[in-house]
Amino acid sequence: MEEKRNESLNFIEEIIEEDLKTGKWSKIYTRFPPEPNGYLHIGHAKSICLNFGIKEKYKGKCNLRFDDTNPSKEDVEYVNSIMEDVRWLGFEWDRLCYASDYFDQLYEWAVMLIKEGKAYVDKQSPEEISRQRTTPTELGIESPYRYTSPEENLKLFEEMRMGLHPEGSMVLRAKIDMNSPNMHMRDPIMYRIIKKPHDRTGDKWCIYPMYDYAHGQSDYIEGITHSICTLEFEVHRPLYDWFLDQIDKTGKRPRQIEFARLNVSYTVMSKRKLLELVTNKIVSGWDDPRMPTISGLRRRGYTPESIRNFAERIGVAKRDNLIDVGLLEYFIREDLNKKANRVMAVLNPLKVVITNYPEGQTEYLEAINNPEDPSAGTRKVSFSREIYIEKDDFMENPPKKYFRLQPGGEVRLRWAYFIKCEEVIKDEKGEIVELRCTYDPLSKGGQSPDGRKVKGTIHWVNANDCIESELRLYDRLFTKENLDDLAEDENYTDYLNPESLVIVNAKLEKTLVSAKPGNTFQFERKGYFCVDKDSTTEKLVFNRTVTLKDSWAKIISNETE
RNA sequence: UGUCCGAUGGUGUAAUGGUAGCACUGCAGAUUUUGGUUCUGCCUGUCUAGGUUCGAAUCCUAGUCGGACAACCA
Repeated sequence: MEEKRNESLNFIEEIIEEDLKTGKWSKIYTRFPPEPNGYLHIGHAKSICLNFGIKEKYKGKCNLRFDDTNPSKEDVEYVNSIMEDVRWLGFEWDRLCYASDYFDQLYEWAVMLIKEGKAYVDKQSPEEISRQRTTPTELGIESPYRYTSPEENLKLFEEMRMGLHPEGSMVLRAKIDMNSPNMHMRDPIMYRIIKKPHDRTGDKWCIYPMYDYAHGQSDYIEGITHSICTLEFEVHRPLYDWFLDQIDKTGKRPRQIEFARLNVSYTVMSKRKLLELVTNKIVSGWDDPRMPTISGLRRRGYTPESIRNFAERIGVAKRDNLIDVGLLEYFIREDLNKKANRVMAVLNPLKVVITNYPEGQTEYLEAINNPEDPSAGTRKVSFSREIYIEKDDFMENPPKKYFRLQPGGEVRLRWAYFIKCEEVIKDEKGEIVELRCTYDPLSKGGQSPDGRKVKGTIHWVNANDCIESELRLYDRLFTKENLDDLAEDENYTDYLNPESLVIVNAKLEKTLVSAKPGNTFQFERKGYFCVDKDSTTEKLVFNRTVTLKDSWAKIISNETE
């Protein structure tokens, strides 16, 4: 397809096009650099779409790089889930990299800095080092070890590497500027001792580089041209550049560019909070369909296309943002509307007996699978004298403009017949338990035999062969729109939505017996549902991905307000 | 009373000194065998005050508001 012209660029694309134009770079190279200490979420999806999107747009390259510099926090479980999620979103990396692949090189460069007098070993406690850094408004205090000779530092650093010193007893620091207004420049720590085996390097190292030292150098080693990260790293940029200054004299080196992270209303995005939800069993796991994780969204029934469209639409800028979760819902509806076959499911059943329909008779009626996609074809749904309809679809004393079933009223059964309510049967408590209706044999298929108008069309299932299933109705996890906007004495968990998961039993049309985990359907008039992996041969379990828009519900709720 | 970053409808995001546009939301209507989809129309915006300019969302100055930074996390 021809690429659209006059398409506006985001500020990062502008930088890239400028670099291409001036010849600074002829080929663009980006990277997505997660730390394997948690599952990816929709915010990461934004970053993935950005980095891999640039690769595709400018015919460049993009690496997946695990920022695995802290073995005390990281785990292979996360490595695998991250690779799965990136691929599921539809992207393939040019190289699979690990920061740990560069530990030897990083060590050599550190030795070089020590020899040049630009790094030193500090034997003070973490508390002391922190205290000497003071606050941004005051000058810092130099460490008594700041002017140790390179020879002594070399010896000490080698001892650190060999494991001769306990964790926390010393660190390697870059000698930069203790008076910098930027705290990150006040002799930042380059290496610390962690006596833990690493998933990839095993017992080879007991010193590990810090993010600031490892990240830019890793970018440099891989030939990254544009190192895109989130805004909180903006203050790190001088440090990023300082480390690169030490090893690169050519100027051909990566440029760090920061953009605003994604925030979505009614959910949390920090890995720490997400981990809390999992470990405190507030959700069933990282892939709980209420989680904003990629795996959660996938299980919920979101498609990669819908997430990519969402990422495209929200744009990339530097101002803080809070995206309405409704926008995400818009994109999944848009995608599923085209793709999902329609079926009928009754969530809250009310029995209907069609008194003039022959007892014992079953017939099969043709139903269109997807009006938006003729190639989806048709199916046959069974019909008989006894059916179930939705309780909501009958009202004894309806308000104005209610055009579903009512006493003496006529309604169309989707793909079947017009029926008219003749009698309402109640139990001793006055609850409606059954409806007696008559049908018009001439209205088969739902066609009007004489041109008469029937405004309402409702869904139904055949009472004789419908199948039972469990439906998990999900709603937003939190009741507060902006969970970063909390009073001092509040916690985000104060706003957990007690109704974020409601489980109901539903009756489904028989054609669904062959549905498999991952399959998505539109339950007509109810929403999009996908088969969950918890399904068994006895019982199907569905997750509600999202409801359909419901303008009737809106009218009702507006009137009752 | 630090440094850095940011500020355009309800929410996002364009306009790169020259008509403030697009999407979502909301509202109204049309179509409809899903109160779905689709289609049409409408509402709502440049943080404030100065300055530069024929002309400012855009450039300058000051202010206001918001965010990030003081982990041996990334």
